[in-house]
Amino acid sequence: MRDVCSYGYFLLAPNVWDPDRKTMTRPLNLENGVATLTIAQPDIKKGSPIKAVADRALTRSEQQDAKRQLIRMLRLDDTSPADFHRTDPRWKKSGKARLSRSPTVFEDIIKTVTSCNVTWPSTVNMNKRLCEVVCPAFPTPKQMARKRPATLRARCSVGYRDQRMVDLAKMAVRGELDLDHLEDPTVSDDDIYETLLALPGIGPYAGANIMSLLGRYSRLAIDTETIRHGKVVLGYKGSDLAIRKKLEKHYAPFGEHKFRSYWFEVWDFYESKQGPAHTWAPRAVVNAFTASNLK
DNA sequence: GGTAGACCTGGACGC
DNA sequence: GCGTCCAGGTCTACC
Repeated sequence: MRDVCSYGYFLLAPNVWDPDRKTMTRPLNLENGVATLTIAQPDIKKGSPIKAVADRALTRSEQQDAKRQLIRMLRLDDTSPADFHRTDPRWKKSGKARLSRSPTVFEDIIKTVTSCNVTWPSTVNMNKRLCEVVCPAFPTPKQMARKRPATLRARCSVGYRDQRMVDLAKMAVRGELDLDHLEDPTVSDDDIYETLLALPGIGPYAGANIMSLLGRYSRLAIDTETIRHGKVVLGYKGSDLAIRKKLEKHYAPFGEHKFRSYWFEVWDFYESKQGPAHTWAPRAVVNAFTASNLK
């Protein structure tokens, strides 16, 4: 379950992490409505099975769909950790390689939009309100496409992102935003990045961040947090532009895995401040992860 | 291609 | 309690 707590989105609604029980509770959109699953790993030994219990009976097809969504969330189908550890052996002993993510690409895209140009507490609030106002298992493209931008702004505190979110949802519903294309492993990184940058609300940072959640780690998602990491942890000095260049050079040797090498350095820093991520109580850390609080 | 300013929210701070 | 300032990426207009 350590890998559940490997990326900040595990702290965002509708995910609920219980640090005492070491369980993740997560509502999912399924064929016959929302079902809430509690995910746990009863035996903490490496490689032991993960168990999920639903709060209602699931049909066979719902069970299969829930399993598919959980596999995506926990990256249980990721076959690249060994290659990552060969490229960056620093993480081999701990086994760190997987970044948790959302059950759907659409949710990862919207969550990334809610993380842009705001401090972390606002991101937490936007996701909480989207689940309260639109759908408890996180809005689907259809549900969000039906909302008026003004409703999202007034009731979910998404600000100027309102129109962009509704536009993204409408594009997904109409097929102009092809979510399957984004998950197609035969498509090149450059193609995916170009596709993402053409979307409303997605710039260089958001595009690279979404790519990492798609399992494509060849680009750094550089934001103020990355600059802070360069200054505080790597000891770089100079202008932000100079630090960006040093960061790109620093992570270049990790090639296809550079985002993961960067991310686990950042995550180590967070854990040095707050303790292991699986011990974090969501309410207690809500104000902790903002660059200005980590200087 | 590079840059300035607008876009919003919520927290911090001063009064 | 109110007003002001600031942090945070994307987008557009302009040079």
